[in-house]
Amino acid sequence: MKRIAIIDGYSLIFRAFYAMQRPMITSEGIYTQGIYGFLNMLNKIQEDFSPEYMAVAFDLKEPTFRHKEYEGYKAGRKPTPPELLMEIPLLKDILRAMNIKILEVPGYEADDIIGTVSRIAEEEGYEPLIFTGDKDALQLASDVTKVVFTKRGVTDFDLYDREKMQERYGLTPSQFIDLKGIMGDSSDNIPGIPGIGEKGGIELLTQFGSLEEVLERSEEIKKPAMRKKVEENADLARLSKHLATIIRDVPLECGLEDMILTEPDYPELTAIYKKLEFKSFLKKLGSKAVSADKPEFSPEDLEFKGEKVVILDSKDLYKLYDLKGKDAYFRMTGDFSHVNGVSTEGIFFMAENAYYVDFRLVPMDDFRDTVKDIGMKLYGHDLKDHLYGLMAWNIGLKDISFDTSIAEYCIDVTKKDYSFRTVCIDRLGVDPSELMDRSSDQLTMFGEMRANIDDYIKEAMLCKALRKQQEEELKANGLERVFYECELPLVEVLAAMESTGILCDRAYLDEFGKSLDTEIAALEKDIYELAGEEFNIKSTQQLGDILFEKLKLPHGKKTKKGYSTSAEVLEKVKDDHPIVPKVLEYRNLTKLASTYIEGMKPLIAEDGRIHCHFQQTVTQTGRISCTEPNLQNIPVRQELGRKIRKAFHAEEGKILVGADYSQIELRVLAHLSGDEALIEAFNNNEDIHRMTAARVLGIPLEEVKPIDRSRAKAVNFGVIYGMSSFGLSEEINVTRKEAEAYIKEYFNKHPGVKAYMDAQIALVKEKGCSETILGRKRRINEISASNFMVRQLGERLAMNTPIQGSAADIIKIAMNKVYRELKEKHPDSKLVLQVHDELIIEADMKELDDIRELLVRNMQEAMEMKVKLLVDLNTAENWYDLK
DNA sequence: TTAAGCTCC
DNA sequence: AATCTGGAGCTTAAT
Repeated sequence: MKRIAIIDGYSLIFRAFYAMQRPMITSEGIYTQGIYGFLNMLNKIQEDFSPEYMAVAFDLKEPTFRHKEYEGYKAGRKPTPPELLMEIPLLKDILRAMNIKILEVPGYEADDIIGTVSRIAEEEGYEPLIFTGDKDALQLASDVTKVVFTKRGVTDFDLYDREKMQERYGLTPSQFIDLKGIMGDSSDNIPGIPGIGEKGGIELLTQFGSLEEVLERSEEIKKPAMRKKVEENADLARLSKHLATIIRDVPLECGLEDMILTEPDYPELTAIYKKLEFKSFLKKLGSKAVSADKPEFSPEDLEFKGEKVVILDSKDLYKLYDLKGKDAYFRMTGDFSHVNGVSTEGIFFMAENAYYVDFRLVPMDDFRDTVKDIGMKLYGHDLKDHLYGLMAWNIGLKDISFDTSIAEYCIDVTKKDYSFRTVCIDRLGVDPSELMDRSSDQLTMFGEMRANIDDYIKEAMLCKALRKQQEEELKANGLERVFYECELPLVEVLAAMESTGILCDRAYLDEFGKSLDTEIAALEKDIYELAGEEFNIKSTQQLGDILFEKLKLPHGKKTKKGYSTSAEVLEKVKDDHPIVPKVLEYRNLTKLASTYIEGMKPLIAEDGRIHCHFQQTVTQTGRISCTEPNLQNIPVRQELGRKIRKAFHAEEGKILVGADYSQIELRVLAHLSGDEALIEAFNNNEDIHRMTAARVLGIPLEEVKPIDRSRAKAVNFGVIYGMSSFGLSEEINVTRKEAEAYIKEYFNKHPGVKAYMDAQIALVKEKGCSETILGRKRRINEISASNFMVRQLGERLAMNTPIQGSAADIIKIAMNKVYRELKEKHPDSKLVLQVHDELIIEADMKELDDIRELLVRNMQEAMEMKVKLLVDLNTAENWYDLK
């Protein structure tokens, strides 16, 4: 039997829209979450039911006949959010591109169209499948027609036919109409008989069979109250049934044969997916997307006219001299593990000609000697990894002219993926993996290279095309400074920091871990005893049950699945039961043991050092992030956790020098806002929190009590983050009113800050972007959201991003300067860590004084500002003592 | 894979 | 009327 899927378009996109947890917005500000969810459902429908025919029905905006008959109809429906409304025309474009029939008939509901199509389909011997989220459609079910509801999420279905309905409701599909006539439907504003609901309705229909019979023989109704309701509302019931009845003879202008599924219009579909930034769907289209696309880049562009040079012998290395003075694409091949050591296979360069040096045949020393005097510039994608590979062999090729992953990040920091593949798909409409051969990179048994140099050549040409586009965009968007002065030079710095790594004492961690394990075991025993049973303390659900059900402790807020057991909540009930402090301590210790001890140990490389990864294309603000392991969140606040830092130390003959910016974000705020009070406070070397307290409270500095200072500190942080009076009151334990007054007074005393914040919000509203001191940009679409909460988030981002981002700019500039001065004058001292406002150098003991001086100087002079940048400096053998 | 929890600036 | 501090990464449990 031919299957026909009939879809209620509006109903499904509505469901999809709300099923999505977070809003989806393209960089152009188009909302796409409804469409995205709808397409997922569509995929699922095709996978699960493989229909040969398909149609999607929509209501048209004009009033339908029903509105004329009864004007309350549909009035009870929640208004559609404008974001979703905007998505509908786009969805229709996609359906058209997919060659899926769209059904719209003026004056009729989608339901009616669906009812009509399903009737015709049934008559012609098809198997209709109706997809909707609206229970009304149940009346259309029959032995052949199935009604499929979308369940929670977007790709779960619930299938009804006549039999299943009988089972679930004890009603036939047509009785379902009678039921609605009796019970009504508030979402469609069908009144029904007031006072009778689903239960009563089913009861009546079971006895009488239909609404007409109920009304006819109402005297037979046993319950007097119910009889009265029925008799008084007979007309309303008739109208309700009429309203609930789906019309099944809508005049359609097309037949079922127009609904047959055919191949999509790939060029069109690709174009729309691109506009909507639907990566996963584009990926699914695969080569069809590529070939059908009107590409910015055509396969002919991959034609390489230069010479291919494969170097398999040291005596041929001289050929590389051709590269002198050139700007060459560059990449390494091999494995750049930060734990198991680097194994390089080869290196590839391409300018006019292409070169591949195979390190399995050419000794690294020979190569190093050769390239030493070849001055050339290098460009490529994700060059940090490739430089890391070079640095492992001490090869001094580092003059970077362009990096297409970094450029892409500068152009749009909001992307999740900056891989070569993704950037190529986004910019060129080409999936590189489909162009590549990739099979032939092998050495034959005679040592003859059947290099797939051709693949690298293609890669280079794609990269070159990316670069060309990006260069223009960097220029057009005012991003040249942040890219060329800040991010690009930083690539080498980060590669070097990763390559250097930091010594980590495994024996110390082992020892520490052992003592923690003993304590954890004891705590575990105590907790089981206090709970009266054994359970998994690490499971928040089980712990919640024990604390709040079994032990009846007062619970705070709830999470989606049960009680919150966060430290914040537990802290409040710490004194109510001895188990609570034990749990807190248990959490404390297991966190250290698992994340910072067990998690760290396997990441120590053979050289005894940890070579973490500094990620340059992750954060939305321009900060660096750190992974495998994250050395930017090693404990420091609590003494016990801080001891982890003793594991990180300098090697023999060296010493750690650490410097951190004092209050860099507030200083940045002072500079950006030009607020006189703030600037003056910093330039007079005041304690900024004390000063804030004094100003806001209107008291002399010396009268500021510790509590005043700590509150002022919270306010200062709040200002940076855009905190509300509610948040502040929670934080500093005062009433909301007091917090509000405090904030108001803060802005009164700092009019420059107030004006700056307002200006930032206005700027983002106008331009859609916030901007840092160096011109780094972040798109903030949230600011124009219709959802209050999302919009408020947008405003906070507008205020915070320039501050956090400018601070990031400043320390990056400092890193560039420090790195280059060290490289030139003190090659035995190296930058090893960056922790947002802090730099750590492993310094040659003999050069200590110079290092201390240059570190402070470069950090302070990183940026010319309206306030001084102050730096605190420390020196110690290990990280723990660096305080 | 996601949520909850915790660590850092 | 709502809402309620920005930026990260890692581990565990539960789906």
